[in-house]
Amino acid sequence: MRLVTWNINSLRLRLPLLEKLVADISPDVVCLQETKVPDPLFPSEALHAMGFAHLHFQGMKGYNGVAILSRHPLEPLTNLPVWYEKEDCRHIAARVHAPQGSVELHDFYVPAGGDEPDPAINPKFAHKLAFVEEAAQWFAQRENTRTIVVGDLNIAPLEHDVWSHKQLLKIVSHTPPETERLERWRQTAFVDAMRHFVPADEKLYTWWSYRNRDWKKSDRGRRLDHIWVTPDLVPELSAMQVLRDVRDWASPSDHVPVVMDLAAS
DNA sequence: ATGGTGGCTTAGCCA
Repeated sequence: MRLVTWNINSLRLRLPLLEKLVADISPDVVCLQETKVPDPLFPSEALHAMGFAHLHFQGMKGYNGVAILSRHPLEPLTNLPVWYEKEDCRHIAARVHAPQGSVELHDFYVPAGGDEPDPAINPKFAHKLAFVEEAAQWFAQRENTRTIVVGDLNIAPLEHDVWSHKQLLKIVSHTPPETERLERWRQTAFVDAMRHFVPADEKLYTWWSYRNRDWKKSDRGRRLDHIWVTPDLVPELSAMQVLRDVRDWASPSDHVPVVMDLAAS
């Protein structure tokens, strides 16, 4: 099974890019974040035409929004928590019935958290910290088997997940309160599947700001997008790619797709 | 220290 996670930053605007991605690497399942499309306007027909017979999505006007596109049948998970008492389309999940066995797939868009890393004066940062804590508590109190968590988690946890550890320690996405909470969430049940393939002392990014004339030259990236799997799936991990080239496509998202291949062990 | 760019709800948020 070939799985992709991608913060597409407007699904409707970047449908042609998704089409090219699908033509290039033919994924079986695609998890999107920041679709920015209300459900009645979701482009189901165009996605069916790309080969995704099974769609699960939750969007709203203007912001946020998550979607799972699949060639294999999806069984949506209902009764998911309402994080931080906000119905703001940041999490969906489904059981994916792949031929080599089913997996439970969670697609997250964690709040970015604003600029000021102080929960006392920045409600967005308070929201972000609480969201991650609630997610950790929820996964801690349930059975997690053959489960995958993906998405834009908006936190770069490791030193080499950012271009400069020292310079970003006080920058939202890499502050200790965030990275510690994210690690606690992951450790409830998961292995960092991207770092399964790339050693922790090698730089690895999935996002480069729009506010940089030449993203490639400055290469001031961060690893904000993640794929976690439960240990029972580790033997099935067969390959991982961060599709850096997509950052140079016409009208790109500021995030690039991450691809994970899982094979029956 | 500041401002840099992009998308949506076309003005001001949000990232």
